[in-house]
Amino acid sequence: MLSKKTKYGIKALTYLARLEHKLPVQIAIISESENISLKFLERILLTLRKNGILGSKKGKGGGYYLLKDPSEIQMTVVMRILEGPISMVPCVSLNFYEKCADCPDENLCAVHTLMTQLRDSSLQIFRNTTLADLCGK
Amino acid sequence: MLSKKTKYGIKALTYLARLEHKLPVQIAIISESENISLKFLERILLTLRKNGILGSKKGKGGGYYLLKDPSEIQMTVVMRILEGPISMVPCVSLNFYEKCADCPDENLCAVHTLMTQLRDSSLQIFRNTTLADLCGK
DNA sequence: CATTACCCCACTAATTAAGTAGGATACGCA
DNA sequence: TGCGTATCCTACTTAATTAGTGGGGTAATG
Repeated sequence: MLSKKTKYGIKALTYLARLEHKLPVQIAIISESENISLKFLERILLTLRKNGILGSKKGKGGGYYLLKDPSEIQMTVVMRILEGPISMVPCVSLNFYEKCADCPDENLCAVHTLMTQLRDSSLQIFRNTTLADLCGK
Repeated sequence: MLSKKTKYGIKALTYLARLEHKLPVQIAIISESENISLKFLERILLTLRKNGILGSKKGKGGGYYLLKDPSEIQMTVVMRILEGPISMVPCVSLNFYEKCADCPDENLCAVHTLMTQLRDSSLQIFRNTTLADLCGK
């Protein structure tokens, strides 16, 4: 299952990407428009900022804004920040690899084989999709 | 993340598929060979039996066995039984569809768009992969 | 009829998800 | 300089799920 965190994060990003301007938008505005709990969204946007996707401005006229053009924001990056590894098992993960304790030989492991295929196709989709693609722009 | 339940289930199925014979195999044998907790595996094999993948026999010489040829067991079926919906969000699921409470229009939803693509590619992999493919036979 | 091996329910511990609460910090403007 | 605005950040809570464990029941075999 996709976590609400990721779901809300993607929705917030597309909200920003659909705007004509690049001015900061308050959390409260996004929260209302997209029906997301304000405090929860606050945390999500914070992690997106800490990971270089969003910029922020404090005080009056402040808020969050995209740091790059939507067409330059790959979904692989967003997914890894919000949801974690693309792979469904650590022994197949490119960025978070970990050997299975119970598995003597990965090459003979059916789960490994299947999950490698799945990871590859997921990666291909996430790599070929940018925020711009999801906005219908 | 893939649940251990699914992981163990697939490993147990491939164990059975790799055998030459079709005689019943005791849970304890599979449990030891594949390093899976016996009681946990018991429950997993039970659900696979209830869903028509495995047959079982009680008493001496009893155990579990595949009901079909490995080449006729699609991974879509196995995954849905053990892991649940293929889709990562209910609003994209074919078999377990549910509308999002917060989303006014699915066609404009970025999450919906992205997750539909992901579901399609996952489905394609699971449909084109049978137990036989995972055994290296 | 005793042994074997699956059947099945109930319980538990650990982890994660999804928020909530409340204050600290920084910015802009008068 | 001081007030209001809006992000920053830590800690807490609640519910659900995962990964088991325990223990007795049932059916088949010899």
